[in-house]
Amino acid sequence: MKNISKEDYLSAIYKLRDEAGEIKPNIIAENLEISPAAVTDMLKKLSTDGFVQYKKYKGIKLTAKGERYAVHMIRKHRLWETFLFEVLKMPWEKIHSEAEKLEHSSSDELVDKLEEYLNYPKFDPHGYPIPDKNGSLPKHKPVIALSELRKNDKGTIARISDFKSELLVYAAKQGLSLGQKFTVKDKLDFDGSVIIKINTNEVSLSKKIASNIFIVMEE
Amino acid sequence: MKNISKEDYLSAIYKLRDEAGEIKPNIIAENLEISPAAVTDMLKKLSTDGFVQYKKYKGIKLTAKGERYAVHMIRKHRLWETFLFEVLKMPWEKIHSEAEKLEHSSSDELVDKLEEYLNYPKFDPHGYPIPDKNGSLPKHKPVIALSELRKNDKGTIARISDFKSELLVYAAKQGLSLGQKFTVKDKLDFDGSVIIKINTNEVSLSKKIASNIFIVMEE
DNA sequence: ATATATTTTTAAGTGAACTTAAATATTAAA
DNA sequence: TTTAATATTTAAGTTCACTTAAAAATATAT
Repeated sequence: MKNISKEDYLSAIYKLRDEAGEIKPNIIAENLEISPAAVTDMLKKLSTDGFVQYKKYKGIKLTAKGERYAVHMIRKHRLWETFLFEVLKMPWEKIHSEAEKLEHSSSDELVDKLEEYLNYPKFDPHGYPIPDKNGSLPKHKPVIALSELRKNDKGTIARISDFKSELLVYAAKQGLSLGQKFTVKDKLDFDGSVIIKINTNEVSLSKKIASNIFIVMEE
Repeated sequence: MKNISKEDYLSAIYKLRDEAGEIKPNIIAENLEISPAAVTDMLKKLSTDGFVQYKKYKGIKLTAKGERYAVHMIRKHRLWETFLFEVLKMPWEKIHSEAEKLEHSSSDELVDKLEEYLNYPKFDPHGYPIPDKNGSLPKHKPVIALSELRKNDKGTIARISDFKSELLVYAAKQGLSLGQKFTVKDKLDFDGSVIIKINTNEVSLSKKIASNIFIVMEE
């Protein structure tokens, strides 16, 4: 049996809100790899504790308190990821799962010291913004999924989703990394795949992959 | 309800073996701040899993497997303490409880990288030896409790027990730290307290305190 | 608009690590 | 060595975060 904490639910709801629109128990269950019934259970508890707004069969929303807490956890997660990657030089695809454990086992004081030691980084190794002590995100240009671009669009890789480590391994193997400029050479309508040119290389990316790579458009 | 893992039991048994001689359920219960009944419960599980040798009403021993595991956990603990103190500059008295959480949330790979980053430290900030990857402890001179010394004995402070953070705060306040040389000026028989001279200062330490400070004798 | 499919909730049950209280062993003292 | 004190174990019960299966509500398709 997996044993997921309230903290995980809050982070998951926060993140899903950005990706999906309305949040339903099913999506949370899928995301955390547990049964929908367990989600219903926990939503009741989170609701009585004032972290989420929840009415049976209706959508789910974080309260202000819940949002604060979620951002707090995400801050911990991203600072740990940065530490593991930048300082300990752990491989890109391993830092997410490792940070997922550490985020539940570190005090605020520790994380603040960590942030100081890392010199107040603004983005984690996957390109996600790191909230500061007050929960504010650093300013950054809007990102969109690579899968949304059309032929001849140009942009810079800004973020690669960490939801599956295989994706990160694959992206690295294809020579993709944050900050690289590229041009969309082609987009195949029938399967949604995208062919981009980075430096002199042409790389073909499936729709699934492209929708997990986020970029900043060249204006 | 506290929720202590098997890992905690193994570390506790390992550490208690050094301090107390024979290990009884009661001592473990006290150490982990849980009921003796819970200890009996867990001992059965650890026994069937092959981590401890356990017969009802008899003493408890780690098996080779249990010992390996315990050393492994202690390695993690002490490396994390070193990191928190040396790198993040967290206060001495806070690193123990923080490391106690982190040790359960970090993979072997992470801890090995941490060790490398710290440049293979041999002792943690409290003076405890750090086991290497293979579980071997660094060579070090034998230490004895300060409470065992007699008048005019000389020595060097080598270790200060981390079992209570108050002790660490107190020791620091009295100006005690690892590596300091001292002379026993007096020992009061009726309460076991010890007066030592460090540099030009004379400090009086209760028996309780003195029995938690370990030193290397001057030959 | 009704039937069907999907989603969500409820109900009942599990396993892990506890708890307290009572029963049983062991150890120490008279 | 018998009794008293202490330590340990057993028994029964709790809490937490799950599970599966059935019931209920909502959404979708014809």
